[in-house]
Amino acid sequence: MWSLIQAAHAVESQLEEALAQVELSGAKLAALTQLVEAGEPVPLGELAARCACVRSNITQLVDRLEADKLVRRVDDAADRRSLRAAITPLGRERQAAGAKKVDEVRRKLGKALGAIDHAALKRAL
Amino acid sequence: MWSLIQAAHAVESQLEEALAQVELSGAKLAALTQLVEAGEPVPLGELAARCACVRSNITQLVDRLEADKLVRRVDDAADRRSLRAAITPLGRERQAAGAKKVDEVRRKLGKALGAIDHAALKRAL
DNA sequence: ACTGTATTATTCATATATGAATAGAGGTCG
DNA sequence: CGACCTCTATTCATATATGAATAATACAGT
Repeated sequence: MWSLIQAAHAVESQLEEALAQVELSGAKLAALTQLVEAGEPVPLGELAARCACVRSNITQLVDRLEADKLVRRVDDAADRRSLRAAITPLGRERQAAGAKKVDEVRRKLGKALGAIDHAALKRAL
Repeated sequence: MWSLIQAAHAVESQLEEALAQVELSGAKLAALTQLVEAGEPVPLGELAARCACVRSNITQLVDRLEADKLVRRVDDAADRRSLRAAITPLGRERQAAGAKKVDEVRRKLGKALGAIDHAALKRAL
């Protein structure tokens, strides 16, 4: 159990370190990636669902992404309660750079990770 | 890579949930366990090293543990710069209760976890 | 149309974590 | 002894996360 947790933390550290080189964090990249995949501005509540976290977390994360000029809040035409997160061109570039860094980490750890039984991990959920 | 991280987070969630039943968190139990294992009051800097985190984190964690009456800060006779964290009787009880909860989780997940290759995990570090 | 309920995002309090900057005490060396 | 460097813990700013409480809007049923 502890080696599972330690290993995951070690991998996360490597990811964060690599992402820091392009001024991103894991949380920021995850949100940007959801926005790229969605292909259109996403309501904040839905973004929270896709990022598997609570809404108030997304409120703050989008605050920081907006300060970074990677995302803009846009009004929802159909529902005045709702705001959508729209990725900016800079956000798109940053997401691509982040994804590349993640892939580099994946390749670097590829061999060690390959030896782990995926099916066993999924069962552990 | 993602299944490793997800699996670890899932296990951590289960641990936090179980520990919450005895009013503990993972961070608090880890610190208390270090104090029990040390067998004597531990300087905060050393506690940080044993918990693999930075000092300022321990400052805050010990603040919360002290508020919970699980730990006391005591002066170090030999070095006036240094403070030691001393576990209280209540802290000892709580640590035992927490360790028991962790063991229950371990047993519950035992089968699923056993299927994971420990050596592979350690190599991934 | 009005009333009540549900849903939106936000704010606030809290927990955990990091790292930079600071204050106080200890040691060294000339 | 005094200047300098190191080590102690703390504070502060920040990032991430949760959950409770709030305000505004939407919508249901009467």
